[in-house]
Amino acid sequence: MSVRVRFAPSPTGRLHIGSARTALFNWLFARHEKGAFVLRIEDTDRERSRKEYLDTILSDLVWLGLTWDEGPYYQSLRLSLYQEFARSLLDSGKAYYCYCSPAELTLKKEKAILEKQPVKYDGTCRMLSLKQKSAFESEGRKPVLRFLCPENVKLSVEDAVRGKVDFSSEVLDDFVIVKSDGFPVYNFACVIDDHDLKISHVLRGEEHLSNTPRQLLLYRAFDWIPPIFGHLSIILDENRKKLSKREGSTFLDEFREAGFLPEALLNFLALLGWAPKENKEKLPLEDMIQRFALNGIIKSPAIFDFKKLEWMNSQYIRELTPEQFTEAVIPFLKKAGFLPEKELKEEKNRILPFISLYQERIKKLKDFPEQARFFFLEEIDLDLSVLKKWDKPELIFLFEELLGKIRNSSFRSEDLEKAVREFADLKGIKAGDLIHPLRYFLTGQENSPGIFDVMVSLGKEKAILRIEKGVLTLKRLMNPA
RNA sequence: GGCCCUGUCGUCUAGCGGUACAAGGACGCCACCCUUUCAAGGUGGAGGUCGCGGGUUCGAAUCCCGCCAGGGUCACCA
Repeated sequence: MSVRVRFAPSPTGRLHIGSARTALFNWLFARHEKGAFVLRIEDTDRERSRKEYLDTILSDLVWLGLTWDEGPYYQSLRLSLYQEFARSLLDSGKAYYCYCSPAELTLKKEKAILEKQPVKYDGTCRMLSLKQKSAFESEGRKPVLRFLCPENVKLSVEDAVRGKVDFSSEVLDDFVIVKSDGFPVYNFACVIDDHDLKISHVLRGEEHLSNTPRQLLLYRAFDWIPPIFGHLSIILDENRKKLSKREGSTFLDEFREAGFLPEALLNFLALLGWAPKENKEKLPLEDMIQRFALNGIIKSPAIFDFKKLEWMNSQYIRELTPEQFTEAVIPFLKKAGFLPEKELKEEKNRILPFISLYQERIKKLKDFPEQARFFFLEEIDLDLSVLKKWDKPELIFLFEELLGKIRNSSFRSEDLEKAVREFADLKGIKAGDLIHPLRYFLTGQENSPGIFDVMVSLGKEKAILRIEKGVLTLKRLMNPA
């Protein structure tokens, strides 16, 4: 039997990082088994489904590289399929119309909670007479279709990640399968589609584990063989709670905007809840596909470790070629306003050497414009409280003399370094005593890549101008005229 | 509350009854080295009574039972 898995997001929100992991696992499994990865859009909630969410989910999947072999199938376009099967359940007496209004239902539910009774539908509409029905109809009530839950049934799943899980039908009630607007409810559409699309394995989040018995009941009612289920543990935040919006980074687009590389994100996500036999950390996509196995999936929930993700990202960043790294960084520069929307080829070549200085220094692409602003800004501000460290008169003279040497230098990194070091030797001071203020004059920051490389990248004219300005500012600081 | 899932260093995990597991790796943390700063890199270190309590066994992180803790779920949402 060939492996067919599906990822079935609902377009009621952006792609959650946990959903992305679910998609990854399905995708990896499909690739490993040379099966099919199908995409299905569960858009049966007419109130909350939005086109814009659909668009972001699709583009996020493409960005990640988790492309699908089949679909997307839209549930909203397959209504007749669900109606057909709803009809058959109705005809065989396994489902019935229910006219209870939402208001009546919530009333009953609240009462049940007050009386500490289990909250279950009480079956009011199970045996409605034709007369009662038409009375409700003439009231204008639109019925839902409920599944008639059999009593005392033992249900169990052989879960691919958890092993055998038992349920009893006692906890179940006559659940709704078709809403009053004629749209199917999740549990119903899901079963029909998984069967219709010949899905062999359903890998989904653990929050669906408690839906499984209901779905099992449906499979039984249709006399279908259920797929193999595998429930992936939840991803938790630092507080051991389901990763929530409040924590900041929970949606995929946020990671993209922060400058995480898709390969790094995928690698990190794969390790959150799955471990290859050899316990390796860094696994490029191909290795993951090769090693992926259902029995390596971890049952316990995992806490999202942002620091480790950053580390992983830095590992992938340094594997890029300088050209790739530059290309990757450019959108972030544009966004920061440091580069025009239409950058020129020459411009790219000009900044490439400078950008390369940061390849092993940043964790996220977004770090670059933040750390390297001084390069793109025409003017930089110098903070007096920092300059104070160097308010020694002799330093001014030294710098004025050094400036002369720099002006006459070939302006190559090694030559500049040699000039500064020799000058320091000559004057009997430590090279660092010159380098630190120099760095601050040039960048307005107290740390940066190697300062001689920075000077070269800045260009002779600009570099000298900044040093002159720095010395001047320092001078004014000492003699406020 | 009912039902269900889970429980190895701060975090992700290896481990599946016994060959150095008096628990290994990775991230993070600390120290030192390197060094022009910060990173990176190198070296070393701290950190776990394997949730707790009972069994089973010559032997248990590994098997069984109970407890506890955390999480998920109880919609005309998915």
